[in-house]
Formats: sequence, C-alpha cells, structure tokens
Amino acid sequence: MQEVRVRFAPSPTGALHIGGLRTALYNYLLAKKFGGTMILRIEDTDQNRFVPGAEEFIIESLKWAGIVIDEGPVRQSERKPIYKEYVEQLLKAGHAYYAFDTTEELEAQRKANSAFQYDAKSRMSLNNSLSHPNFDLSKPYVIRFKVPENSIEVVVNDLIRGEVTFSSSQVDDKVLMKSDGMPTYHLANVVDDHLMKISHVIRGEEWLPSAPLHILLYRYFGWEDTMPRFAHLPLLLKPDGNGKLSKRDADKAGFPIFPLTWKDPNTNEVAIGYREAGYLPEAIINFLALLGWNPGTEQELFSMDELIDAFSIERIGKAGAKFDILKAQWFNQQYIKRNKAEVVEHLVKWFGKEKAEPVFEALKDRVTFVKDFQEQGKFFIERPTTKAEVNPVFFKKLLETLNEFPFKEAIDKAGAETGVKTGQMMKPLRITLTGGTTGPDLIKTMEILGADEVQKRIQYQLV
RNA sequence: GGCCCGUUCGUCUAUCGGUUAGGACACCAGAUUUUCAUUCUGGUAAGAGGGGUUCGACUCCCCUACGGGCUACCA
Repeated sequence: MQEVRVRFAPSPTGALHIGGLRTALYNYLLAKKFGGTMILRIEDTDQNRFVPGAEEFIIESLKWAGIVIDEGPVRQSERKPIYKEYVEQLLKAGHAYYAFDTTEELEAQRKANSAFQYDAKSRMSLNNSLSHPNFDLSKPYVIRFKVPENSIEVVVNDLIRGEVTFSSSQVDDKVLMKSDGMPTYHLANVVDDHLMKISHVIRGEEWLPSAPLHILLYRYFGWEDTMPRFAHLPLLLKPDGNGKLSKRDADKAGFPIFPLTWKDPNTNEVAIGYREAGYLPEAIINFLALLGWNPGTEQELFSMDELIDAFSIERIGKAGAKFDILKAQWFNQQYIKRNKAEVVEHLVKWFGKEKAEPVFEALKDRVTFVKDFQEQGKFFIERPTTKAEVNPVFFKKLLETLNEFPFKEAIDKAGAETGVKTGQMMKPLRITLTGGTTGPDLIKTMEILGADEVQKRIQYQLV
C-alpha cells in the first residue's frame, strides 16, 4: 500500500482559524492512523496579503492542539524556480500560454458581461500569445492554463462525495503564474502535492469547484496515475442562520475564532484565543473532531490517540456543521474533570501548593473553564468582608466547639447546645466564610480553610 | 446569472429498504444535595415539499424549494 502522506497547507494571511485547525486535525488523524507523514506547507505565494507572524501563529496553534508536524514548514515562496520550471513544461506542450491583459481590461470585460470567463471561447478576442502570435515578453504578462477547446467531462472522485462531474467548458483559463513570477494556488498546489508525494488531499469544500482544474493539470503534467485522492470537507457554519463561520460571527456570538490570542499587526486589534479563554486543547480537539465526523458508535469522549484509532474518511459527513459553543464548553468541563494533574498545576499559582488540589476537588464539578476556579475559589485565599446576619449565641458557641471537634460535629454540637437548628445557620455561616450565598460544600470548604481561619472569619462577624 | 455541493430533533449526529427513527449538547421535570452547582432518573423534540421505483422508503431516482460554496494576477 502507498505511504500515507498528507499536508496541511494554510496561507499566512492572518491567524489560523478554528476551521483551519479542524482541517489540520483531519489530515493529522488520517496520517497517524496509517503511520503516515504530516507535512506543513506554507502557501505564501500572495506577497500582498502576507501577514508577519502568521506562520509562527499557525505553528504555535498546531503545537498547542497536539498536532505534530513531521515535515516542514515548507514555504512556497522559496520554491519559485521549481514552479517556473514546471509551468514552462506546460507552455512547451501547448497547455499554457502568455496573457497580457491588464487588470483594468479584465475588469471592464466583467463589468460589461457578468458571466465573462477567460476561456476557450473568449481567449482569441483577448490579448494573449494565442491571439497575438507576435507577442512581446518584455511587457508584463501572466501565464494562463489552456483549457482544451473541445468540452470534456472531468470526474472528481471525492472520498466524501463520490463522483462529482464537471464539464471542462466550465473551467476557465486560470492564471497559473502571476506577473510577479509567483505561482497561483493552483499551480503551486499541484506541483507541490506531486513533488511531495502527497497521497490524500484533505481540504475545505471551497476547493471543490477548482478540483477539475487541478485534475486537468495533473493530466497535462502526466501525473494522473499518481494523483492524490481528494476529500473535500464540509464547511463550518455560523451558529445562527447560515453561511461560513467568520470572525465576525464568532465575535457576535461571543466565542473565540482563533486557537490562540492574536493581535492583528495591521489593526492592532486583539482577538482572544481558545487557549486564553480557558479551553483545554483536548476539549477543542474532541469537539472539532465530532463536528463533521462521527465514529459510528455512541462514544463522545476521545483522546487524540482514540481519535486516531477510530478515524476514517468514510465517516465524514457531507453537510456543513453549525458551530455550537455550548457543546464545546461541555467538552471543556469534561476535560477539566479528567485532566486533574494539569489543572491542579494551574491552580498552584492562585491557591498555592497546599490548597491547589483540595480546591480542585471542591470546585471541579462547578466550573467550565480553568479560570473559573480563580473566581469561584477567591474566598479560599481572601477573607470576605461581607457582613452576615448572625446569631451571636450560636456563633460564639461554635467558636468553642471548633476547638475540640471536627467541623461537622462542631456545628452539630453548637446547634444542639444553643437550640439553633443547624439548617438555619448554614446560610449565615456560608456568607461568613465565603462572602456569598452559593458555593461548594461548606464542610469541605471549612476543611480547606482550616479551623484557624474559620474561627478568624467567625470572629470578624462578631465584632 | 452560470457551475458545483448539501438538506434527520433548536444544535452535532446514528440509520447504509422493514427500527416505538437511537445517542450527545441545550432545554424542561423529578430525585438526591441543610445553598447553588454536580450527579441520577425521566421528558419535550426530527426525516424540506412533490412525484416516482418497491410488497415496503429517512434510506434509491427525478423535480421543486431552501441553504451553502465557487465564479480574482486570494488562498
């Protein structure tokens, strides 16, 4: 069997977003499932949209998520001569040609005819090496793909959608190489996937319409027999209504769109990431894996290793999935409970070494995010200043019994001796100890606080 | 406009011709918890519409509707 080699190929035009992370995840799962190789390829062929820091952000995000890169990053911008060599091969074979039309000229065409397409029908009336055999290469030019004149059927055999048939007459003469000598996505993508011996191209559904162009390129390069298998993933949709999930939708619904916090170098705008918002990578991975894929069983919780084991492309769904942040939060809760050691480590900086673990035990069922521990457990390290309506007789007695008995017995004893029902005293006692009316089990709370501290807080109410 | 993809509870989904259409999140109710939360138990809730094919269709085919994607010298 052919070695499984996949690539995650983002373009560094901004921060990696959560949908991109899912694409990376599915690639990774497939690779690891078959002991294959995961390659990171940076598709930075658009010099105008390049955003500094984006590549580092992508790498850091993958690392946080637990997606391990075996090869790369490979930067396409550093491979210019390679693409040039291959596009010349196409030129020589008559499958590509030079075009000199300016942006303005093409815009005018589109304005005049909204259905305008640079293709076999229109190319002879445009300005290119086909229509003008005496062309002059000292002028700026692009190299365009020459779609065959006679219409043929191009079948994309998609692992998720089955056979999808396109007519080559719908494919236009796409630019393969831009006037700055950089390849476009289509050229670079096909050349690199071939050169890197990619076995499976797993990418977003937005690429499906250009898949026939890619197949034609493989064909004219003579690589069709080793062409990778394609799988076009359903899109991640915004939570309400329809449409592709965007940063704006996420902001509106109040959840992060990026794995990590990102400061846009152009606008200086800061967008909080999942990591900083308190999500555990395990939760995000589990959640993302199940958005569009399912194991066919009723298991919901998966570690990365379990995902690798259970994953299969066949079980990826076809329809777009709406992003439900509530479910992500539920996963987060689950993983907080499960990842005790990791969470306790976080808690040390807030509660100290001694208290970190007991605080975890007291609050673990009450929190959604790690940072919730800090807010909900504040009173463990800070004395509340709220005044409670206390029964002084009972509280004074409690001060005494606390010297001799464990907390539960001390309360019972003090209640019995003063004739106060303990039930009535729980609320004021809670306010006394925590400053609030809700919280974890009071006895447990007292144990964490310690008898000394409990007595001090009670005394505060009596003065 | 053209091309392509999609459509099961509010959401993520199971079902690969015969099921009381299952699970999870969310929601509601009850139980436990001398608070709240947790936990447990139970509940509400779905095959876009219309034609076929078939003994039988959520499942296969066609049409319609709706939604989405693409249609750049962006990826």
